[in-house]
Amino acid sequence: MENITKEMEILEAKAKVLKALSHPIRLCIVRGLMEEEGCNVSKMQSCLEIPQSTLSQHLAKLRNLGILEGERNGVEINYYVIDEDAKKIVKTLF
Amino acid sequence: MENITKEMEILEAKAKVLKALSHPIRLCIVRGLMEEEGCNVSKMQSCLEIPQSTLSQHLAKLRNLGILEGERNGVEINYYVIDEDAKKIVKTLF
DNA sequence: TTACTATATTTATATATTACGATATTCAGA
DNA sequence: TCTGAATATCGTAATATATAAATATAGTAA
Repeated sequence: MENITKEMEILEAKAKVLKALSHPIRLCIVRGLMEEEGCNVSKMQSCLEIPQSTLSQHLAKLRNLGILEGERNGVEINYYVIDEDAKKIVKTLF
Repeated sequence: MENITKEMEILEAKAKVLKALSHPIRLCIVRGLMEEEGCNVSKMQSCLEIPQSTLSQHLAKLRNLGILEGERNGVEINYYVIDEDAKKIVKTLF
């Protein structure tokens, strides 16, 4: 039964997106990026009031899971939400 | 600014629901319960092929987080999805 | 009662996540 | 090339999560 394996893969993929969003800070980041496309890290930091390394690690996780993509602009990096499921979830919740 | 605190509380509450759903087995349980209202545990178990205690613990987590509610029917317990955000998320994803 | 079935809880262990200071990297401008 | 700003990565301690065997509980029926 290949179907069962495939079903499991789908569930795992969806669960991965949910996990990526399942932390208040990351949820806040993604929601923020949907409101203000291409926000940079410093701007996020001033909103979130957490240490820079903590924020950067959350961004790294979102990047590695394919939720966000960063675009360098000089010394700054602008982030965008690229995962469609993540966008849908956030739109649904807020 | 009370609003910032309140915003954080909302983010935490939403993140909690996402976390509840962010495991493939739990996502499968909740999706299954939305298709077949009030499924009982044995039925779920035959689908999921995991040990009984593992399944029961996932159910406990979903119950404790207010995602599900169980209703005893004799020796069986039927589960229902009661959290609206969880329902919306699953509908959105599948 | 006793025995059986369905489900929950406990316990132990392995694994993953989170947080954050310290340090490194990357780029722009002097 | 040196400096400073923006961002990433490393090291590590604290905490949380996942798994499953063993045990407990609740209900039904003989």
